[in-house]
Order: sequence, then C-alpha cells, then structure tokens
Amino acid sequence: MHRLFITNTLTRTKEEFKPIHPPLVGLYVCGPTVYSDVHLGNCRTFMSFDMIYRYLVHLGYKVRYVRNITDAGHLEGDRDEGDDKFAKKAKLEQLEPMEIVQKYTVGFHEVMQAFNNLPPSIEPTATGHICEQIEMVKEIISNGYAYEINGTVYFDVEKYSKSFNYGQLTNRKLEELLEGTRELSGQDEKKGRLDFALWIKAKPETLMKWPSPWGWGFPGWHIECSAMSNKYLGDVFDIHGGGMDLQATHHTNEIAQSQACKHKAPVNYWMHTNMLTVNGVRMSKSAGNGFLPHELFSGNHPLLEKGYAPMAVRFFMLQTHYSSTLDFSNEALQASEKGYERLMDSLATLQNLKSSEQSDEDLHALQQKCYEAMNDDFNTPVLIAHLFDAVRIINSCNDGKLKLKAEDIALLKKLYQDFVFDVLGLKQNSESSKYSEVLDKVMDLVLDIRAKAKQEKNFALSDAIRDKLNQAGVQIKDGKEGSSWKV
RNA sequence: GGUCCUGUGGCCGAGUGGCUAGGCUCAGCUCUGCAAAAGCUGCUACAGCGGUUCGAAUCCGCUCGGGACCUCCA
Repeated sequence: MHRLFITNTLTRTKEEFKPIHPPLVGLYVCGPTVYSDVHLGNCRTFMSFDMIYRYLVHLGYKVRYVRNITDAGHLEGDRDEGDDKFAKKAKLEQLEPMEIVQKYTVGFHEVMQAFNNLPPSIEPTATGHICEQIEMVKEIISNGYAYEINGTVYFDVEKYSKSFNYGQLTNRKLEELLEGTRELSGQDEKKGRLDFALWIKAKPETLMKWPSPWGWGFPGWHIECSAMSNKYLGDVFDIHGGGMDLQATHHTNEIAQSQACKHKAPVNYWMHTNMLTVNGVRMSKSAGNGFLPHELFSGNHPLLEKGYAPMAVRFFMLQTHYSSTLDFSNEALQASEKGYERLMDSLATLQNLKSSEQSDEDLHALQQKCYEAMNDDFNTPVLIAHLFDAVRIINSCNDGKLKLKAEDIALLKKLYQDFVFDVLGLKQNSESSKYSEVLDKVMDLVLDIRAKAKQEKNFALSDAIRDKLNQAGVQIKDGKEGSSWKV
C-alpha cells in the first residue's frame, strides 16, 4: 500500500494521510461565489483539488468530494454592512438574484468541463441549506458562543478563545489578531472586534432573505460551509481544502463554528493552494489584472499574445506545485504548450512501438518514481519530470536507439493511462479526436504519393506536398520507418 | 505597522545537508536529399555577506529584493 504524505496547514508539517474510515475519504473544498465569472485563480484551486481527488481515487479510496456553490450571503464590504453581492449584481444587470446565480453557475460548470475537472460527488448550494444553517446558529447560541442583537447574530470570538485556540490555522494569538483589527466605532452593534456575523438581518430593500428565529435575514458567509460540510461529511472529516486567501478568515471561522456547535475540531487535514500571479502581482477581481478563462482560450485580451488550449493551461498549472505561487506569462505558457504537445505526441508514437526480446530500461523503477512523487504531497512537477523520462524512452525506442520488451511497452501504456489521463486529468485536444477514418485513409494516400515522389527523387513534388499540408495545419514527420502526420 | 512566505541557470519551475529534476529557449552534433520531428552535447544556476559543518542552494544570523495575510476574494 502506498504511504501518502500531505502538508497539513493545521500543523504546518507534512503528515502521513490516514483517513478516519478507510477506504472512505471525505473531501470538502470551498467552491465559487457565483455572482460573476470565475477567474483563473479559482480555476487553479479547483484544478489542484481535482488532481488531488483523482489521485485519491486512483489509490483506491472511495472519496466523497463536496464542493459548494455560494449563491447567497456574501456581503459587499464590511462584515455586517453593505449589500448582498448577488443583489448588487442583480441591480447592475437588471436581473433577479437567482438569474445571476443561474447564469454564473452554468458558466462555472462550462469552464470546469473545459479544464477537464471531474464533477464533485455533491455540489450543494447555500440557498438550499438555509434550514441547516439556522439550526447550526441556534445550536451555537445555545452553547453560549453567539449572541443576537437586533435580528443579527454574532459569533463571540473572545469567549470562544478562552476555551479554544481561535488563531490555530494561521498560527496567531488572539492579541496579535486584535492588533490588526480596527477599533469598534459607535455604530457597531457587535461586542468584540473580531466577532463575525452568523446571521444577518435583512434590510427593507434586501431581495434574498429568509425567515428565522431572529426575523427575516440571510446567513453570514462562513456558516454555509460549516453547515454543508457537516451535513454531508459528518462532525469530523478528512480533508478540507481551499485557496490560501481563505485561511485567515473563512477557514478559521469555520473551525470555530463547528467546534462551538459540535464540540469537535471538524477537519483532520487542512490543505491550501497558493495564488496565481500576473507579472508578480496576485491576480484578483479587485486588482483588475486578471483575465477570464474564455479570454485565455481565445487570446482575446491585451495581456495575451495568443490563445491557449485548456489542456495546455492545465498542464502549465500542474507543472508547478499547488502550494507555490504560479506566475502567468506568455513565455511560460508557450513553453508549457510545447511541452504538453511533446508529451501528447509521444503517446501517439507509443501506440506503434515495436517490441524487442529485451529491455534497456527499467520501467518498473520509473513507475515507482511516479508514485513516490505523487505520494510526496502531490508533487505533480516531479511526476511530470518523470513522465518526460518516459517520453525520451518512447522516442528513442521509436528511433531504434533503445530496445523495449512487449511487457514494458504495455507498462508504458499503463503509465500514461494512470498518470497522464487519470491523475493529471489531461486529454488530447478536442481537434485531434475529430479525425475521421476517411481523413486517415486520405492522409495515408497522400503520404504514399509523397514517399513515391521521394523515391524517384522528385523533391519538388514531395516538398510541395509537405509545404501545402503545413499551410493547411498538418505537420509531416519523417522517421526511419516512414512518415507520420499530425494537426 | 503587525504576522508570515519567498529570492534557483536566458525564461518557467522541482529540490531542505553530500549523488547538482524537468520543460521551454539558444548553439553545436547525429539522422535526413533539404527541412521538420527525434536523439545527443553544451550554455555547468542556486540574491549578497558572514557563521555552523568533513561537506550547504538546502541549517543559523544580518543586508538587499519580491510577495501574501491582517478588509471582499480560490
């Protein structure tokens, strides 16, 4: 059995992964707030956890992967002021709030699919779990860790801190946290500076609101994840993930809420993915330095020199470890695009490899290295480095410079299936799968004619065929065993 | 201001004490009618200074640079 090690934010160390109820694994990832288009930073996080989910499944775990859709309760601006983001956007686009939710949820799913992310096992929405959230708030109040003022319920952080380590996830003491917070003004109704809203009273103009024991209102933005993870994964579950930017507030508060409600720390392994930067600056909605996935695919953005296929982008992102910042640049993207193509080209070569009586390479050792890389905190860059070793082996074998036994060729095929497709979640670009059998036969004919021309030293004709095909986007590769082609 | 992370060859990016990933770029070679593809070789890097050690990119200290969080954000 493989020993998998995961960097746990809670302890800031690499720990061996031991699920509570093997082979079952509970995985929760904070999903998007669907009030605008997903941007690439979100995509990176979801892609990282998609890879993590895929690897856990590959290892034989039965994973329940829950990723929520936040479709209510996010406030614009300060914790207890401002408009609901959905209501604000609804006004802007002159739509019902739920039309906003629908529009961007559909868009989100399209992008996830383009990146070949597997759908989660459960994708619960905040609005679908208002009852659960209210129940949780009630329980926190009755346990003495929250209080109601004028229809709004606050979590009492200072009281909680007397019994529990509130700043555990970011390794901070309460005093340090207090220093970083502004003084309460006269307008504040909450008691402590760090207190956050669990339930927020609706204003007369609030569009999305629900009845509760404290009057009409809507849930605070941390309670939904606590309520939904608890409902589907239980009081204590294995892995909770999300972007690093959620660590200090959202996840810290999630732990506090669950602890205050269920008297247990909810999560054994916290995992955080790092940020995406553009020219060294974090890509974010507020900074305005981001581009949307469809702009990236089409290249229709001032920062982009050209469009990049979703799979090339996926490969690019997986070439960096999930816990490192990843800088976006045309140069880096183009480098990855070529690497990705080389990897995919070798797959085609692999299908036609001729076997020998003996092997010059130890493919089992290579396979072992691939597992070692992944078992070391999902080290995809190292995995990819090993896969390029396989590329070299395949191409050398194809050139006749190296011999492989039939069983080793089979092992290489398995290696590609397991790691390139199942774990990394890469796939052939959609264009290449569009080849029809007819085109295949036509190309065979064309290559045949060209081969004859070459035999007769009619290079004018053979070059003309090559150049015309090139113009049409078809590349000819001349090898020892004849020519092949690709789009 | 407080807390924390980080600085690797032309570019991207692994690597936490010795065996110096990988991709891309550039140059050369092999193959080839030529080119492309492929293979091989090279450009032999770890911000600076000092310390610990038989030995450091990797540990410690200082200096300089970059970034994150503390306020909505994956």
